Amino acid sequence: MKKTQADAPTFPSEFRSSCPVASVLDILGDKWTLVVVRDLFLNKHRYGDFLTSPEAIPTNILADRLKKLEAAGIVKRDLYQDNPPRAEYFLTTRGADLAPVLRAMLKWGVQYLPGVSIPQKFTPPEIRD
Amino acid sequence: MKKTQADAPTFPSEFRSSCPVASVLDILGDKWTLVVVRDLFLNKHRYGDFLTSPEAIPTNILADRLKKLEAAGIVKRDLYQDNPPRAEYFLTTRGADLAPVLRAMLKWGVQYLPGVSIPQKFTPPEIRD
DNA sequence: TTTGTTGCTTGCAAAATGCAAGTGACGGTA
DNA sequence: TACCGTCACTTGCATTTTGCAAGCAACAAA
Repeated sequence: MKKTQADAPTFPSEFRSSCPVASVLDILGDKWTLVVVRDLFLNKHRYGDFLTSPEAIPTNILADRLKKLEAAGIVKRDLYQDNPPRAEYFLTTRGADLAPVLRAMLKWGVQYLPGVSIPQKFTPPEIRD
Repeated sequence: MKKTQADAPTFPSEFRSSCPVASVLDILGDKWTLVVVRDLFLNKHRYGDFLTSPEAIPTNILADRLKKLEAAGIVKRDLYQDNPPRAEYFLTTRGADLAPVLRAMLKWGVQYLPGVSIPQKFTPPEIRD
């Protein structure tokens, strides 16, 4: 399906620089965004799913981050019910390609941080583009 | 050299969970910390070096982030002059092992973000433990 | 004595975070 | 018909963080 203008990702109005690392951080650089992406890799799709994660994300933060991830084209929002409208979220291909970032963080964290436990494995996520 | 208690890294008083990804983000999850780490990979060591980066990090943020990176054992602060005391910063082994995280972000950013340019290559950083 | 350098610190306004409660639109039950 | 439960959010507000701009300290150089 041809992407419409509406489907094109939107980014912060201004990246700090043209450096890819800095630009990635302009989108993903806070404490919660990649936790939400992690949960999508764990096949969590609905609010109730995200809220079961041990970090106890506040609902206003979850809403805000999902909205931004959708705007960045990393996440796809689909309705599974029309009345009342109820949404579920999926990684897009671009979102799924964040796997190496999460894997690198996971590996570093396991090696260097006290008290972490070996996490459950990511199964291939369901992708919707 | 045997690490003293003073050299042991200190972490946030409380991680949100035992998940390594979440815990890494408790330390590194903001817009500036990994930019500072990136600059260390680019062999920038002193304030004047960091301040030449295109993102124009505010000096209070730079000071704050270097302090936290040192506390986490990712960065080593050395004095290159005693009077007045003047510091330079180096990656430790644990800091150098963040390379895969940066590389994964870089690759994703180059592929998916508009307007990024191919960055200068990381040379092997000087490590001080 | 004055100026320049470097690594920070400080004051303050704006923005973000996060707690807790609330909202809306349904379906289910009494 | 009235009430309750569910779920995906929104809202109000206090606290924390961010970031601008100026300032400080301890030297060396002119």
